[in-house]
Amino acid sequence: MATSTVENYLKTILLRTEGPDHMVPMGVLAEALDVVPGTVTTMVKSLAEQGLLDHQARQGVRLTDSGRRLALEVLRKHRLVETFLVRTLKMDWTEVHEEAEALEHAVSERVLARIDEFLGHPATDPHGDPIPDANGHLADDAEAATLLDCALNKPLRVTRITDQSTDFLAFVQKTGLKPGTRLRVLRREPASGVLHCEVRAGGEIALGLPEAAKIAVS
Amino acid sequence: MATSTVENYLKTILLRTEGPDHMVPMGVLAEALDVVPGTVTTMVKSLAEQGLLDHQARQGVRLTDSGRRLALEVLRKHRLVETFLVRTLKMDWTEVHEEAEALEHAVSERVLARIDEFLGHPATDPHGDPIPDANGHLADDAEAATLLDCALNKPLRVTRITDQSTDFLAFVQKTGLKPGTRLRVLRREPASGVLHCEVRAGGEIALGLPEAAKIAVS
DNA sequence: GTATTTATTTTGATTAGTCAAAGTATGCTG
DNA sequence: CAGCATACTTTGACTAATCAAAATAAATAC
Repeated sequence: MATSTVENYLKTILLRTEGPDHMVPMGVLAEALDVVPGTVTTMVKSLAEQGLLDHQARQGVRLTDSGRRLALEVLRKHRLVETFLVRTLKMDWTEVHEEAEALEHAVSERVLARIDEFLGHPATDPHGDPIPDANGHLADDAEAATLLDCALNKPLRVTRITDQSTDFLAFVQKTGLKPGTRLRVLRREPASGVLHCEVRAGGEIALGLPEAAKIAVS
Repeated sequence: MATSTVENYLKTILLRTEGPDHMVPMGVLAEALDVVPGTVTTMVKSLAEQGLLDHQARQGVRLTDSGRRLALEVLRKHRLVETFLVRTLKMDWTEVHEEAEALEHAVSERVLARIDEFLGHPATDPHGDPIPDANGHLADDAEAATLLDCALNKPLRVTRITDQSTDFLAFVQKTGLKPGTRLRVLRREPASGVLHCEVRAGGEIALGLPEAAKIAVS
């Protein structure tokens, strides 16, 4: 079995990979994993020797097939556990990310299968993120529209929040922007960097453009 | 937070402590934790420096109050998780011990509180072992009777199986001796080392005396 | 009461993961 | 294209946890 450190490196690389041939830079990993860059270099070399990823010096890393398989397993555990914590144990969806961060490394395949079954094979977690299936197949993002690039004044529904930070989720929770909420974008003001939208059964909300990009809609 | 290694040492010491002033010998710990004796000596010294236990050279170890508190927290997590896996996820009670062994180190207080609530504050786990309460109070064993020292021919009920090994639990499962089962002891044969008992709604079972001592009854 | 066995401790080495700080490419800027 | 900033790698050192094997103490045998 891989250590939780290895699992975290692989999962992070998977989540930071931007396209089929994209290489994730070392700095991004160091930042995301909260270690110094030298540590990432050392670790990545050892993972490359184990055949879990390809490392091009001063370029970055890319998962191999076996690395990707492992990363998807970890991601599946993470997202199923999050869903379980919210749906079954009634925990607050804004705080389950940290819990799942620890549990994803301790949940066996056997337990995971029971959780999946118990939940009725859910397709997405409480943030709207897709859950990889048991064969490691992840539903395509298909670059869903976000508040940044959708049509104005069209009725929309929030499908996904792509930022797990407690602060952002607290804001989302307070303003009611969580997955499922219906809303429409009133106007964008690139000059001031602010976007205004109207939440159905709520008021008008202003948010920054980078923040708007973290809210996917359909 | 304590590492899982530390938690395992403390939990093991708690479970191997036989009385108020009993000191657990190093060899017992080495055996239980599956490490060489030298490792235990080293580790125990460091735990003693952290104030989690007292170590008398060539005598053994005893938990301090803070060590005991921590050990009870871990034991509480272990037993609540076992109960949860059996009651909620419908897992086989003979195989949840290993799963809980991993999960007990990853479950936060917050998650544990939800599990406890969800289960309705259970008093015992699926093996009949008492679950410490949230304040670290463990119901007294009170040296319950076992098949070895109970009255003959009296109708009894199995309350607890005090051996978590897969093999023994498989035997218990197969013969139906699990907690709750009604039975009576027919006879003991010290010479042959065999004990015979009759399971209500089952047949007659023969088992060795050391094995009989692992089945508590009331 | 010396000798032997058994339990424990010590010593020296190893592995995983990490940091600090120095060194080396890469690429941008003027 | 020279100079510099930035990103990355290397080096040496550290901690936690472990083992193998040698040293020591205690208990038991005879």
